[in-house]
Amino acid sequence: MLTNSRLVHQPHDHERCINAALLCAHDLCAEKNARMTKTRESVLRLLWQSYRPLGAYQLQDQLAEMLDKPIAPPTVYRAIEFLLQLGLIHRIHSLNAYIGCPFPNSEHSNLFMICTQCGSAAEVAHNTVNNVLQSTCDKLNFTLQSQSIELFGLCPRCSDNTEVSNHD
Amino acid sequence: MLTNSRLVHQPHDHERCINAALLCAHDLCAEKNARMTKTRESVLRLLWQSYRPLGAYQLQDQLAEMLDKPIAPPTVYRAIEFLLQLGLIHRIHSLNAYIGCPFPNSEHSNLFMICTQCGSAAEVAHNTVNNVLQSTCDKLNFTLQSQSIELFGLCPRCSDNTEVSNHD
DNA sequence: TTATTATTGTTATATTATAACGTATTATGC
DNA sequence: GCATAATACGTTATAATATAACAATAATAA
Repeated sequence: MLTNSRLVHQPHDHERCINAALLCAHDLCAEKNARMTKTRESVLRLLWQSYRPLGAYQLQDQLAEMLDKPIAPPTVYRAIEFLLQLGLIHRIHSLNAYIGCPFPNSEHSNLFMICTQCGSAAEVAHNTVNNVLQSTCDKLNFTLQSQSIELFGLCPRCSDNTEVSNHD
Repeated sequence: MLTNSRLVHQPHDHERCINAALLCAHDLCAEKNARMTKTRESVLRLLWQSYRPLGAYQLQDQLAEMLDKPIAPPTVYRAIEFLLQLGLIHRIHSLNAYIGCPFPNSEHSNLFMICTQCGSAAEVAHNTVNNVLQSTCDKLNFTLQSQSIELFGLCPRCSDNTEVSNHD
């Protein structure tokens, strides 16, 4: 099982995570002859800075502030599109929001645990889950291409202390 | 495993399915002291008539035609909200669309197999899948409340014959 | 350098969803 | 039955999310 659950839910030096993610993203771009522009890197950084998935218009606001100039929706959506295609971020359909992928290098399926209390989202790649889904598809003669799995509930922190409604 | 996969993907008398679903819906309403109005029943019928999930504005058009009067978005969304709450329909997040639930009586989790070719969506409730997900959540100390699982790929019919791009 | 391609800027608009408030309908108690 | 409350629907406006189309700019290749 591959997960960033512990990092998401426990205090740690998140700057290091962000920098590692950005380095990794640059490498991936170099490898694929894609351009990691300032806009794209900024969006990726913003998504990594937040434990919660961010919507396109939240990104627009934060990006405008970060780059100190007005940003229009298409700019944001183009960056999102680019990062999605490289597998550097994921879309959370149920939230219309986006989040940085903690393991963009590995082939994996998207499974997210989304906290209904604090809004955090942790990604999990679990072979057993994938195998069960694959075999279910096989049984029903369904040719699986991709998947979106979004689990809602209380994250470890919010499970332990339901009074705390928030953490950054 | 509970699924309507075979019904979705094989020819059959679908009018009977629809009528059964509407009867069942009326029973459920009676049981819960909820009102199955003309608008709500029409929306449920439209969702059952279609193998593909329908969006709110597709429903708006079809409902206006069915009831032969102009229908505004809030009317549609209210009916959708009502039917969702009773568990008579489900929302497919990745499509912003809705579909009738083939087994509204049973406690079950939503797992959908959505055909990227013909757009059909079949629902599957599989204990093994649910158990694996539950145990994964347990392992990570995540208190599971609900889930949205959407699998994309080729349905049995489209798997067999990729030339056929459509069926009703 | 110049041509070509990729990226971003800009404006407008499409699509999905909800807020707010008034009217009509249905259920309930008397 | 009638008054009342509760529920549902009609209507208008608007919020939130996403994209189309084309012009301007920047990066790369010839």
